[in-house]
Amino acid sequence: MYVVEENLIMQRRVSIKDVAREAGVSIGTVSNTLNRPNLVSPSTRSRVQETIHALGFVRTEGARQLHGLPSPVVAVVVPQGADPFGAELTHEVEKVAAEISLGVMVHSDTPDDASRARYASFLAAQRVLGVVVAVETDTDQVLTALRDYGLPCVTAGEDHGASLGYAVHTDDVAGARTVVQHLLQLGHEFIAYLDGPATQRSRRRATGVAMALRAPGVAPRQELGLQAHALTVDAGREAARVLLGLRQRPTAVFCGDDRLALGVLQCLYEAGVSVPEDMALIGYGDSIHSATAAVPLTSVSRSVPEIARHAIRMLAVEGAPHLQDSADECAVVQPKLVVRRSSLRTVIHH
Amino acid sequence: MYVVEENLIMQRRVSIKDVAREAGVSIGTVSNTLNRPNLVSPSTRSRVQETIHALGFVRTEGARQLHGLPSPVVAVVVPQGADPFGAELTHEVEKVAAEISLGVMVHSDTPDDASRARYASFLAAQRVLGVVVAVETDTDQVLTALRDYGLPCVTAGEDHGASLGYAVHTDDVAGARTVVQHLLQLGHEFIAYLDGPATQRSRRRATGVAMALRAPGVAPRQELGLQAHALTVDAGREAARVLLGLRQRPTAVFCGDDRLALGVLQCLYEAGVSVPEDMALIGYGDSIHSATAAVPLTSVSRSVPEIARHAIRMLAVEGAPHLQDSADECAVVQPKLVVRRSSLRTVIHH
DNA sequence: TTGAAAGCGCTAACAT
DNA sequence: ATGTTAGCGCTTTCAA
Repeated sequence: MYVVEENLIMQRRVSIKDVAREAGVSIGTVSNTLNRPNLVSPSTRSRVQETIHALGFVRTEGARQLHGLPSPVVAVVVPQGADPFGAELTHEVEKVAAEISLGVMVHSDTPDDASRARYASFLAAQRVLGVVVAVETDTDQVLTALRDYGLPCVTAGEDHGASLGYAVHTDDVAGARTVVQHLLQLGHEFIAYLDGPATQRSRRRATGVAMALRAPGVAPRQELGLQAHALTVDAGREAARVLLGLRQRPTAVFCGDDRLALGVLQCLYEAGVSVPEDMALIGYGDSIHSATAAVPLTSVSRSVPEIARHAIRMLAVEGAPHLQDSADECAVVQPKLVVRRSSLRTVIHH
Repeated sequence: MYVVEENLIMQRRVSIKDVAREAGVSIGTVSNTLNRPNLVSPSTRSRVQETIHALGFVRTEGARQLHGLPSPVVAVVVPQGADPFGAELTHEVEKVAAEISLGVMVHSDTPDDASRARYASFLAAQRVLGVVVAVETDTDQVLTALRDYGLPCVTAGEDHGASLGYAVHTDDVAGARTVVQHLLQLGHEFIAYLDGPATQRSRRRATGVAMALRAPGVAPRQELGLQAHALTVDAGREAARVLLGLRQRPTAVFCGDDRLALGVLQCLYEAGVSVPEDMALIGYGDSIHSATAAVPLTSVSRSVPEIARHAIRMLAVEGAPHLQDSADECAVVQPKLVVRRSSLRTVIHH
C-alpha cells in the first residue's frame, strides 16, 4: 500500500526490483518465484507473492522475450470486409488460445503487397508465435509475405496452392455429398447446385455433388449447375432469378455458400415462392446467418472450433521445433450437416 | 546475402548489432537511422538501410518498450459468443488502428471475475496502449478489472454506469425517434415497439419512441410496448407470436435490436404475414443481418466506424497524457436510419 | 555526424 | 535456498 501511492504519483511502473527490495530478497528469487516456484522455500515464496500482489506488479512480457522466450501471442489474418468465416474463426481461435494463455492479434488483409508487407513486418516485430491465415483469396500471396518475415503460418479454411506448409481445412467433398444425399433421401427429383467462381474449394464441392448423384443405386435425376459471379448475397439473388425463369423449376437448391443461399431466399420471398414447401434451400458454411434467416437454413458446418484447435496446435508445434524436419502437415476436419427448416418437407411448428 | 545464409542455419535472429557490424557503423547509428534518420548523413543512412534490407532485420518491439516507449497495440474486449456489434467494432477498430500502425488484440469476455483478471493481467503484461471495451453487459465489472491493472479504457457502444472514464456511444434517443418519425411519415396508425430487458440503452430508445409519438402536431395513435426476455432471435420470435395473437395487429413493428427483428421475421414468414405489405418491420443496429435478411431490414446504423475512430483517438490521448487533468470525456455519435425494403409501403422490384 | 556506454526489466547460469 | 551477475536488443544520453 505504502509504495503503491508513491507509484501513483511517480507514474513509474513497478518492476521486479521494487518487489525484491520490498520483500527483502534478490531479484533472482523474485524471478524464481515467478517462473520456478519449486526452487523457492515456501515461506519466501509466499512473502514474495504477497509483495507482488501488494505492489500490483505485472511482468513486462517484452523483457522476457529478450531471452528468447516465445511471445505468448498468435495472429489471425482475415479478409477485409464482413466475412462470417473469418469472424467466427477469429473468435474460436481466441477461445482456444485463451485456454493456453495465448493472446490473439487480428489483422485484416488488404489485397496489396505493400500493406501485406506492412502487417507482416509488424507481426515479425512483435515476435508473434505464428499466424493463422484465413483469407478467402490470394492465400499464396499472403503466405509469401508472412514467410518473407520468417513467420510460422498455418492456412485455415482455405486452400493453399503450390506453397506447402501447415494447413487445416474442411472436407468439402464429404460436405457437399452429404447435402445431396440428404436431398435425395427427401425424394427430390430436380436438384439445382449453385456455387461461386471456381476455386479449389468449389471444385471439391462439385466433386461431392457429382459423387452423390452418380452413386450406385441412385437413379438418374434432373440436375442443374449454376455459377454465381461471387460468393455474395447479391450474386445469389441474381442467380435465383435465373432459376425462377426456368420452364421447370428445381425442387431443391444447394448453394456452395450461405451468402448465396441468403440471396436466393430474398429472391424467393419476393416472388412468393415458399421455402421449403415450394423449394428446399440449403447453404454451406453454417455461418451465423443460417440459424437466423427468415427460414432457418439447413447448412454444412465447417467445424470451425475444430479448425481453430488444429491451427493453434500446429503453431505451438512450430513454436517448439521438436521435429524440425517433419513433413508439412495438413489436417482435414469433417463437416457436419445441420438440418433446419429450409429443407424439411413437412413444416414443423415448434 | 552472405550472412542471411548463416542465420538460416544458426536460427539466430538478426539484431541491430549484426546490422551495425555489417554496415560498418555503431549500433547507435543504426538506431538513429531507424528512429531519427535526419541525424544521419545521407550516405551512411542509405548504406545502413540497405544492410537492414539485405539482412532482413526487423526491430524487436519488446526491446523498445523497455525504454518506456508505448507499445503499438490496443486491445478490444467483446462479449463471448456471436455478437454482431462486437465483431463489427473489432473490425473497424482494426482498420483505424492500422492507419496509425497500431496492432489490435482481441479478447472475449467471460462473465467471471477470475477470467477477467486473467486477461486484464495479460494485457497489462503486454503493456498495451489501452483497451476498447465493447461488452454488452457487466461493463462496470470489466472496466474495474482492467483498471485494477492500470489499463487505460474506453467504453464503446455500451453504457458505463457509475464508473466514469472515456466512453463513446450512439445517440439512441435520436436513433429511436428517427425510426418512429419514419413510420409516422409512412402513415402507420398502430406501431408496436419491441425491445429487450431494461438497460440504459433500451431506456434511451424508449425515450426516443415516446418523443416521436408525443411530438407536437402528431395525432395520438395506437401504440404497444413489448419486452422480450433477451436480445436474441428466439426471444424475438416468441414476442412476435404475441403480436400475431392480438385482436388487432400493428401495422408496423420497431425492434430495439436487429436480432429481435430477425426473430419477428421468422415468425411472420411461418405465419404467412408479408413484410412490408402486411406489416412493416424495423430493426436497430444495422448489423450484417439487416441487409442480408430475406426482406432487407430497415435499421438504425450505430455508425460503428465513427465509434471506432473516437475510441482510438481517446486511447491515443490517454497514451500521451497531454492533459492529465482533463475531465472525463464522452463522445456521442449520431446514428443513421438506413431504409430498406422492410419498411417500404410500395414494393419496389430492383 | 558518429561512437561509446549506461541502462530498461527480466532470465538463467553460476556462485554461495 | 538464495544472491550475484552477465547479457538479451534496443534507445538515448554524452563525448568526440
